[in-house]
Amino acid sequence: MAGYPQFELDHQLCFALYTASRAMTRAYGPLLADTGLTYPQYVTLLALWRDPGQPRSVGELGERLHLDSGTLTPLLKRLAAMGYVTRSRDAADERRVLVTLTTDGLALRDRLAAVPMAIASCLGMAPSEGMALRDQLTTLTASLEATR
Amino acid sequence: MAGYPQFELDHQLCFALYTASRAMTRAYGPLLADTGLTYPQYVTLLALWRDPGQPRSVGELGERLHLDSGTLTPLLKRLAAMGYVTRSRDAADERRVLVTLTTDGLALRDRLAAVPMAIASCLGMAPSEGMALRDQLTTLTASLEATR
DNA sequence: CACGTTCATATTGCGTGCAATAGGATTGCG
DNA sequence: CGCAATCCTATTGCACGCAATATGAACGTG
Repeated sequence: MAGYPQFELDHQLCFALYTASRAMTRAYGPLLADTGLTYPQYVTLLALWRDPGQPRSVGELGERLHLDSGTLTPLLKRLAAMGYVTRSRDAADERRVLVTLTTDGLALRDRLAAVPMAIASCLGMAPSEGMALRDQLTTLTASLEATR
Repeated sequence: MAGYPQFELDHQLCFALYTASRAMTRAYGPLLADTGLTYPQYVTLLALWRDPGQPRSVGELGERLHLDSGTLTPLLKRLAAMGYVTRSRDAADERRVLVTLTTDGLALRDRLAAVPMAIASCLGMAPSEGMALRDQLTTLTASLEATR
């Protein structure tokens, strides 16, 4: 009574991806709990920590994170409410909103310095495997987004 | 000025996973639009199509899909409202709610028979690569969930 | 057979994701 | 310069995810 092998859950790349992504997000929970951050908020800070003195527009962050303003605007307001970033209109172009790390937001980078290693220890794979997997996923994302 | 290489966005497996998973979900959107299904609803139907005559409890579905009742209960109510499943208390154990495919819900399996192939053609990789990636992700999920 | 414990699902609250739309700023073309 | 097209962000609406809690059913021990 198989008949529809293409629908078998465990054969589907999409399902493995969906499940792994949520498992990863859950794994970050306990590591971020002290700071009150969610995983998407943490990722947003990763983008800002890259060059701490440099304000980023909502659009730049969205392009970097593959998120739109409908997600970022409220997320950034929460980061601002927690005191980790400030939001202000760009004087040179009043359409843009610039997001800047605060001292507290930058300080989080030190408080969370051990997080990547802690996650790495939960992956059950060698760093080289993780990097290979990461590169395959990045390629996959590019293919999926090219089909739009 | 690097200083924190462990925080580089493009070095993070978690971010590649997060981005790829959302890209995959978006890729399903147009393919499911005709049926009114979301991707999580589609995955739930995959679990039910496996053995169409067999009712599944909310708990069984949750274990299979790695989702809890907070997600599944409203999702299943929407599937029921669309006429694709029915929900009823198990007479043998009134705590349990049994989810059963309707005729329409089963018919979707034929209407969507081409979807897996359509997705496969967007992945930019050979089937064997996709299967290998899927298996790595499944292993990763197991490792992440073992650390709970 | 009472009754405390465990189990299965539902509800609540909050934070995403994302499509669709709105609203104000800037740009470019005539 | 005027103004339509474009750009950028915000808002709205809906559907997840998931932790925490509630509710009612079933079970187990005395």
